Amino acid sequence: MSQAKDARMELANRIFFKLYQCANMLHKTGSRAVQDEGLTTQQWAVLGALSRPEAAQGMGVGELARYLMVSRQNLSGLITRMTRDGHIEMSTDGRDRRSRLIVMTASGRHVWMDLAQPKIKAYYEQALQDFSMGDMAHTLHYFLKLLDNMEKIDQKIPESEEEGQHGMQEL
Amino acid sequence: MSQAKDARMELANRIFFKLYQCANMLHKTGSRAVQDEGLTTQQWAVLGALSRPEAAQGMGVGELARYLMVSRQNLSGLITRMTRDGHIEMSTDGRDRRSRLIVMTASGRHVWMDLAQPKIKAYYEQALQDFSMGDMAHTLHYFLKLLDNMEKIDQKIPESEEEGQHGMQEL
DNA sequence: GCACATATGTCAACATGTTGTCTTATTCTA
DNA sequence: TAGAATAAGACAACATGTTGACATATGTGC
Repeated sequence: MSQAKDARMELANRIFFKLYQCANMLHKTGSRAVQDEGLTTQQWAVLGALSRPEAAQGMGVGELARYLMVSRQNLSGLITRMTRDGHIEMSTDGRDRRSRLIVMTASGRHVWMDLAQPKIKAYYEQALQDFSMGDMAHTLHYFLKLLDNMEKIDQKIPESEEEGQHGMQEL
Repeated sequence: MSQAKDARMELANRIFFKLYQCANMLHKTGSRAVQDEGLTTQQWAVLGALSRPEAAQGMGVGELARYLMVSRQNLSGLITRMTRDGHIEMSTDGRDRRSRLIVMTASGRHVWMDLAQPKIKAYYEQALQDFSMGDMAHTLHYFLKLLDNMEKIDQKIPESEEEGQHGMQEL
């Protein structure tokens, strides 16, 4: 039993080390792939989120931060730089005037659709070379499962304070 | 055919977005798991690398940077902080006096083995909940494959300049 | 209307990550 | 032995990520 657990931990260790390396490589190679467009991997994630049909009306700051799984303060800097570069704009939500909606500008949409998209497509093709559709489906499945577990870990932490965690039923 | 490609791109998009989210969550929840020991996810990776039998004699700075897949300059900051905290030490390599070997201190080994290891084990158990050994083997396999492709992308970039890329045969 | 929750902004401190440039040793090689 | 390659250190500029704390406006419920 101890041996079985050891083997499990050994595998777990290798998985998480590879995840760490993948994260670094995604950051590095992803940003390089779109650097001619003045983008980074993170900004690409933002534009990807905003270009979804569901986000046609824009997304709130907190909403986008939760979607990307980054902190509001971190997203704030991203927004500043992307606004400076003319990719996005802030508009006020008519329904809830506390909320400010982040929307893509025409320029941002152009950069995203016409310039970045071909680069990203080429990047995906290289990064997923030799992956069959089945491989990709399995990979996605394991990522989803892993992410789900990590989200549970994330929410389990605040056992004492819970000032911002009332939205658990959103899941 | 165009539809097949679209489906492939759609899957690729979801995979990479999940990878991005996983990277953020690993950073956040991993660092939280070992924060009482004064460690972060990255420092945990460093100690993990140095605790391997292969690294019993220590690791060179460039060697460790390649192993972790981070830049030498980034690792430099990590080394400074971990030396400050007493986890690691620099020593000179007798064989190659250009190289400086990074080794764990007794204190670092204690923190790693006795304090951090139980936390990490618990973290792995939660993060890989409901993963069978087969699931884990598959997950690792896809990470390895993805990482391999991203390494190829990384090495393909310098088509004009090649001042530091002569080590391709190391693969 | 008052209290509370929500949505955002802002500032700070810190750790990680990138690239680029310049310097200093040391080793290897033609 | 001269010159090229290698290993590190040091700086700078920049983008990302975290947490904590505090301010402000708006919505909601009793």
